[in-house]
Amino acid sequence: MNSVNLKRLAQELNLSIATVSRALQDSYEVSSQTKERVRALAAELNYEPNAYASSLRRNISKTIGVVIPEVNNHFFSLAINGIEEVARQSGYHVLIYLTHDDYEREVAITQYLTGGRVDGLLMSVASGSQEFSHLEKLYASKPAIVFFDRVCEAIHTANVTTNDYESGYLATQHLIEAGCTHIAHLLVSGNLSIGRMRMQGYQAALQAAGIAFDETLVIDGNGDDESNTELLKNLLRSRPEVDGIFASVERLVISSYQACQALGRAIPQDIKIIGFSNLGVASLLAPALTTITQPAYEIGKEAAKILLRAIEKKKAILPSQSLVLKSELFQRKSTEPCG
Amino acid sequence: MNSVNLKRLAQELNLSIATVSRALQDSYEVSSQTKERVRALAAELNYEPNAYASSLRRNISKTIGVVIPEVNNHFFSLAINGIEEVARQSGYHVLIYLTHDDYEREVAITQYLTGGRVDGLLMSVASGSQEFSHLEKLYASKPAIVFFDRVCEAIHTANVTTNDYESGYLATQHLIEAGCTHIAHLLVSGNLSIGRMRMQGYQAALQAAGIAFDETLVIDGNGDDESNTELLKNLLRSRPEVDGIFASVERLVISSYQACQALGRAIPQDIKIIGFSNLGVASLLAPALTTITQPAYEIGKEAAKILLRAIEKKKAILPSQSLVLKSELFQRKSTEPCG
DNA sequence: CCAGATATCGTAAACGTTTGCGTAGATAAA
DNA sequence: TTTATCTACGCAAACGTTTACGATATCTGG
Repeated sequence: MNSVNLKRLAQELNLSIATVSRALQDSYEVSSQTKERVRALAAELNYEPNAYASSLRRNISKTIGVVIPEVNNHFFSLAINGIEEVARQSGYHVLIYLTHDDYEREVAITQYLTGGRVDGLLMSVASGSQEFSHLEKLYASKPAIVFFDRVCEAIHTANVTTNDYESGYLATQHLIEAGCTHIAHLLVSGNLSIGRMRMQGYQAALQAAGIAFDETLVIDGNGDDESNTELLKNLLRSRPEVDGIFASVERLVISSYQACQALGRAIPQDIKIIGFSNLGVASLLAPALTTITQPAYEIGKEAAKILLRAIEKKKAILPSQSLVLKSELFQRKSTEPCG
Repeated sequence: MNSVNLKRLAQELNLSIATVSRALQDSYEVSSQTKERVRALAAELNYEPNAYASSLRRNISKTIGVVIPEVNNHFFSLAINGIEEVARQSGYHVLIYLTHDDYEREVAITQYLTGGRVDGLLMSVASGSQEFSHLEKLYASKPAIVFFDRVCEAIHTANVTTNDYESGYLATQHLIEAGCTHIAHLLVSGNLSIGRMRMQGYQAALQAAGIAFDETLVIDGNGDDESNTELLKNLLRSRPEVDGIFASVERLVISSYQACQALGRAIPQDIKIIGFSNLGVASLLAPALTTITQPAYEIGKEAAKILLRAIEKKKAILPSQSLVLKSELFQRKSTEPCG
């Protein structure tokens, strides 16, 4: 209903719509005096081009989509921060979609996005997804896609990830060196590559230390926080020999703390805990939490950069553009050796 | 470039574009057999309508914008969660913009949004904004706006807020009852109504307890976390009599903890701390943090509901639709009376 | 059997922008 | 002078949908 459009400007200036349009694009085909007149009136009337008309005509939306499991999570919110930063600098808009780690929702969302609403897509796939035909369909419908963190290997594109195998290895090794011999591994994405990598690192570190792998110590922590905490309490009760926990996702670290608190297990005396986390307050926890921290902001930034470069150059994204950033281990109280 | 559009469907089915369009909208003007044929082919070819063409024609984008200071903050990320939930259920898309509490960015963003890109807007204004003409311009350009938390009183629309005066009063009273007599107030939005309300509650509680208001104990905590921590360390050093801190935003609570830790001040023995926060791990901090927790998820949900109702009914939003939700005080270790 | 209602479909305009093409006038080159 | 080049602008089509309006055929009641 904002009726200040090119036609309106053209009428008031006694020019054609084409000339007004070109003037606003600073085209060489229009004289500088006319440009000035057009710009002046446009500013006065507070003209803003209709994004939909422009997108329709040019087949370019200047919009990217971000599809992630959740936003109330330091990793993803930091990533969004990085994404938004890069997008804003390049004049792109950011649509956000949350899957809540639910396969059905992910399918519905990718279906929407087939309609050409976005020029490109940044995605971290839902842990509930076991099957990826919806992503292949989406990919076939053209938009550039870059996966970050939770990638989909079936799609031939670039991924931005972290050194997950190494991190899993280091985390486990860290617990072993601190004296742990029965280490539980909590994960959420066993069927995703990210989960498998961390798992393999965990297993390799156990093997290197001569500790037998016990798959009953691997807990799948989907579901909500309360049920996860219950799950952990059950584990700790039934397996009192567990003296270390390696949580591969922030939420599970919190649940671990709560389970220990509820059962009166002292950290780090009885149980040591390390986890993937971007919690800013890790050092303020009781006790301070040893974390493996992913460069979430940089991941978002780099993924967005790769995507936007491809969009602007209209070139396909190659797997060779993939990036692996390094996570960092911050040693704190929760894994301190005692006695 | 996804060339499966209405024309393509029409050609393959020997129908007109109009009929195909109507069939997909389940119009009564097309026979059920034709509808079936159309739907079948659409499904087979994975047809998805072009959102931009549709938006252009109908002057409806099925998109709302969310403009907030930051996303790496539990309050806002929970709010987004609520917003996205409501939007998704109604088939709306969500564009997200971050101001980083910067006035210039907010102006630039509102300028974009004048172009009719969104049907409506949910907004929490930047603390750096002292002047609101950009918002009035935006409002004049038509889209429905609902403010949440950090409202702009100059705009005649609905707001979703919390009982900030009462919360400020209760927080301060809580500290006083715990034995504090020199209470610092850290705030970030002194020129926004939300900041003023909390401030007034703080002052009223002081007065009720017969404590003189000392404006040098009111600290403006804009800027980054490190400089805030420095600011607080300086305060605690120069004013050793300070025995209570009321932080009106999550970030400042963290800085307070860090400042105390750095200076060796024991919480709650030397200083008691209470703060607005949606930190899920508040109870796991050392010591557990007493919080005033806003119903962030519900705020997002309610704000989105008001907005979408107005959009769908094409009715203006009235200030009378405003909502005030209640925050809750969770008493924990950081404000425990001692000795 | 005919007037009118009903069911089903097509034609074409419109949304606001971008852009290939054409053109009038001015200038420069021959 | 004529021809070519350049400048500055307008015309009109196109992007993919939606929708007002019309058209045709079938059906109904009298």
